[in-house]
Amino acid sequence: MNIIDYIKNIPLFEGLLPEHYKDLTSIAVKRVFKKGERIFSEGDEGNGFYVVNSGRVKIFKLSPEGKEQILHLFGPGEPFGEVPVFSGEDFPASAEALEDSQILFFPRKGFVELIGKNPLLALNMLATLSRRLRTFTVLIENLSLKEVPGRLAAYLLYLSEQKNAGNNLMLDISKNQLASLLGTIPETLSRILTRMDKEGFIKSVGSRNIKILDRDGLYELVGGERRLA
Amino acid sequence: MNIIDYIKNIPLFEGLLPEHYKDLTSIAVKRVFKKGERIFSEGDEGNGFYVVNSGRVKIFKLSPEGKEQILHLFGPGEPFGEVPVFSGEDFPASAEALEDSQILFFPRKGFVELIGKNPLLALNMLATLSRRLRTFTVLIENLSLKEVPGRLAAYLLYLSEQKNAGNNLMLDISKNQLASLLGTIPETLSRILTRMDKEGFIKSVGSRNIKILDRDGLYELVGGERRLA
DNA sequence: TACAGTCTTTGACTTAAGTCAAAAAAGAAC
DNA sequence: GTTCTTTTTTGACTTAAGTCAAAGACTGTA
Repeated sequence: MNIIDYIKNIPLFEGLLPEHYKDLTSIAVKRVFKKGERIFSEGDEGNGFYVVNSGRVKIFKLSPEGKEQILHLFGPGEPFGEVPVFSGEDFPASAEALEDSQILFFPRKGFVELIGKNPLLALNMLATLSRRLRTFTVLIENLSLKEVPGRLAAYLLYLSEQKNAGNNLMLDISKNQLASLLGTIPETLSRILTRMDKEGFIKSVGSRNIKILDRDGLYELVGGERRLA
Repeated sequence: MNIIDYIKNIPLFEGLLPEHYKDLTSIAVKRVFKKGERIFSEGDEGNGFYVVNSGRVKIFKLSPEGKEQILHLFGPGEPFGEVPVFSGEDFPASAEALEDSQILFFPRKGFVELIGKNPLLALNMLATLSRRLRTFTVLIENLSLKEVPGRLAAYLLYLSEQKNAGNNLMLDISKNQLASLLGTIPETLSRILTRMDKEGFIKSVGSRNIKILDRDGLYELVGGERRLA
């Protein structure tokens, strides 16, 4: 597949004219990362941003003791690493490929020029950053104002809606990674899944599948109206 | 003071041409809020954003149980409430005046048109949102990966640098509000200040002033190399 | 100055979630 | 299939931080 075909399918670039697709194609660089490979690290100079073509990428922070907090998970069509492009500073977090991934890299200079010439591209990027601020707001709320059972319930409901999966969910990341996404550790996550199962909210099936038994109950856990026994 | 004079001093609008200042002036609306007054609430429809002229504003989330997490504190010249302008959804958090404040309101429609005509304004706004993403990244890291003493130490060092205050700090918010900013509660904050004092990191002077005695020690608390006894 | 109301601190107690260690289960490699 | 490695779960224990209650210190206003 050609670079231009990928670019045409990236929501960030929706609505642009053919000539702009050509411009973008001329500055984009295709890169390949193996599963587990580091794409950039917190503190690195950022002279461009990325878009996932295929595969998946996590954005995360590490504590000095090695605990990880996942900030985002990105899949095909999603851009990441934009912050330094516009703020002119280093990457505030690190990025790693969760699977073998193909990534497009857009160098800062060329991209900023394109934005200057192309208000729609600017507005698309503003929308992207705004949505990202919104998801961070939710993450902060979860970490600060909700307990782990509430965060987990919210994630399960999100999965169910986002993937249109009804009540039979298949986790798309390992439980270790899920713990890191929820701001906790695998042991705690495991215990809470067990409790949710025992109390009839869900049924764990194997290690990757979960069946929602009491959707309303999960909502109440999210909202704080109910807690695990 | 005239609206145009305020507008000229807003960093977000730096570098614009005189005609653009006029455009901005023509769409801006001056509003006044008393201390404690709500400016907007989470879930409200956002049909414009704000800039602080004078006074101070907090952006925050509330839990069902009434615990508050402050996301931002904004003072003169700083914009807030931009997210719905570009993402087209509701406000993800609430805003309240911490003091009697004068605020400029920029309606969405007019502003988006200006951005379309004016790439520099777009780039300025992109820089603003990017910086905000960066500060959220730090907040998430603090909440998830640091304990309260580390967060407090980071805040004290930040205050000292940001205000060029040397070792004699004056808190610019109440300790209740500081607790909410750090993602904890007043009792916990109070206890940790006491311990930092007893262990020689700081000296509390009255209820609003703090003297830094061991700057390196505070850095070590932030970095996790040291902990309170 | 005195009063009301808020802010801050302290004490006693509870609890959610983390640590450490080990077993069990699931996947990957040979 | 068997072995090795990684992931997940379970148990026993620790701990940071929260809750509840009350006292003290401030602040602003009458």
